[in-house]
Amino acid sequence: MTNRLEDLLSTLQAAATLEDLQAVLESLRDHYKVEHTVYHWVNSVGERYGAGTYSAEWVDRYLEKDYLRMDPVIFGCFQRFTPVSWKELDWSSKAAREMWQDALDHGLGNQGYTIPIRGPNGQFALFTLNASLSDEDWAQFIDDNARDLMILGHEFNKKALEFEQWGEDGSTPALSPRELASMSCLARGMSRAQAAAELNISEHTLRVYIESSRHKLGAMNTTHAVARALSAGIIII
Amino acid sequence: MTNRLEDLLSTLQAAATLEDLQAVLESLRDHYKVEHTVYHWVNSVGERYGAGTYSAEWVDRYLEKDYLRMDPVIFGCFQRFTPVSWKELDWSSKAAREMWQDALDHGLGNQGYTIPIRGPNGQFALFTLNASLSDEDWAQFIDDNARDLMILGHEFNKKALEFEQWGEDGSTPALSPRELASMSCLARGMSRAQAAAELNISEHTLRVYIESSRHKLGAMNTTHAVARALSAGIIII
DNA sequence: CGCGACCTCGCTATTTATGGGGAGTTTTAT
DNA sequence: ATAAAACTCCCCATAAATAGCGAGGTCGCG
Repeated sequence: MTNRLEDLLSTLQAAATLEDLQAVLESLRDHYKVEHTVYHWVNSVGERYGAGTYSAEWVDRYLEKDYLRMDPVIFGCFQRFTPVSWKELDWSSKAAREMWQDALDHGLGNQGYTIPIRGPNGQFALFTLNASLSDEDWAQFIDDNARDLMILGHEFNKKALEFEQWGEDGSTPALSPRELASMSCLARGMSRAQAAAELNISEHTLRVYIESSRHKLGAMNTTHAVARALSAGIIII
Repeated sequence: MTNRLEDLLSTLQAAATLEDLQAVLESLRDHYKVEHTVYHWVNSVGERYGAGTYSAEWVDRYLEKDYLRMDPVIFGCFQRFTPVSWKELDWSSKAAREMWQDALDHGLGNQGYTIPIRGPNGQFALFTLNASLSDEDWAQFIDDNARDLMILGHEFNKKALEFEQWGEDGSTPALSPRELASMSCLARGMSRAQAAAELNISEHTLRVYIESSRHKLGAMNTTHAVARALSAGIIII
């Protein structure tokens, strides 16, 4: 077993292009004898990268129907820490059930297992296996392979991140200490007056810091600046 | 090797109290023959829980000196996805170097390896090994054990979350879809007028969502609400 | 020594956000 | 079926943030 994992990981390490990653997913599918293997990287703005063995029709339909906004897999994984078998998710909403039926009609198997992978800057990716198996067989399969899959998912994500700068330019502008302190106060809910008092400076001086932070961060307003500072990890609430 | 990992994981699975977790960390330290093993956990509000084999003196000093706010390990891991060996971090600032010397004086080894672990609701934990080894030996050690450590770190975090004695209030209030969309627009820098246009609603309706979001999130103002939503991981920029 | 970056303070005017009222329909859940 | 929650709209007055003009001191770097 471990040998196979090592083989898969070496193939992954050797990947040099996005096409190689696609090929890795296909060999994973064949190795685990499942219907589909998928990796996709999600963010709310709509930028995304996906690779996997889903049919082009299903992918198109998924995007067309905007299933991203209702998919219990996305929603569920976003709110949990551990990998999840699809049947554990909440399919109670009507929209979700319709989507599920639609998926089955497009060649997806009845079982799924998705590993949420989180990184800095709100990076969030999903690594998914989809198969047609009985509940028992699927549970056994997961039990046997959960750890390997976690390693694979994380290594895959690491590799995917190497290729492109998903986190935009990657060069987070450096804020001065006072600017960081100002952003931090605002992020913790202080008004300008309170933050100025906290930092023992005049409110006007604080304003100068906020302004300069905004410009450095390329933000439209204070809220935006604080949001960017948080996302960039340069301040922590 | 794998057998040892399985042993460690069974011990971890059997843990029933926080004291057991502490004991697991100690046996991990002994097993890997390192100076220290540490797990610490940060939640969206900034409360922290830590367990590990550091001396009480060092923990006290760390808290007293507020090293949390400057520790390159914390900061570095917060901004990266992959585990990191301490020497790769940025120790250029004077405060960081002083802290490093202080740490050595308090019995820490010269090498460290920290795995950042992220979960829902902005959950963020660090799993750390600290040792006294040459750079080469340490690199070899990491090379040999990186995957096992990742599994261990994630399993440890999973176990720690099960207890949830310190994270009970971590239940982030659920925002409605429109509230989330409003927060998301604001986080991306839109003014209220722009966000209202984006969502095809009146500016007043948008205000209602912002207000209700603020109340649900316990925020003092819009910026605070957006910051909390981001930290909680319920929106992404 | 000058240059730039950082830190500090003040003024005025305009735009925007906030806080308090209310009121109706639709969707979801019990 | 009925209640709860979510979604949508409107007015008014005040508080706060933004944009523009300034000025002067400290510190490190080449």
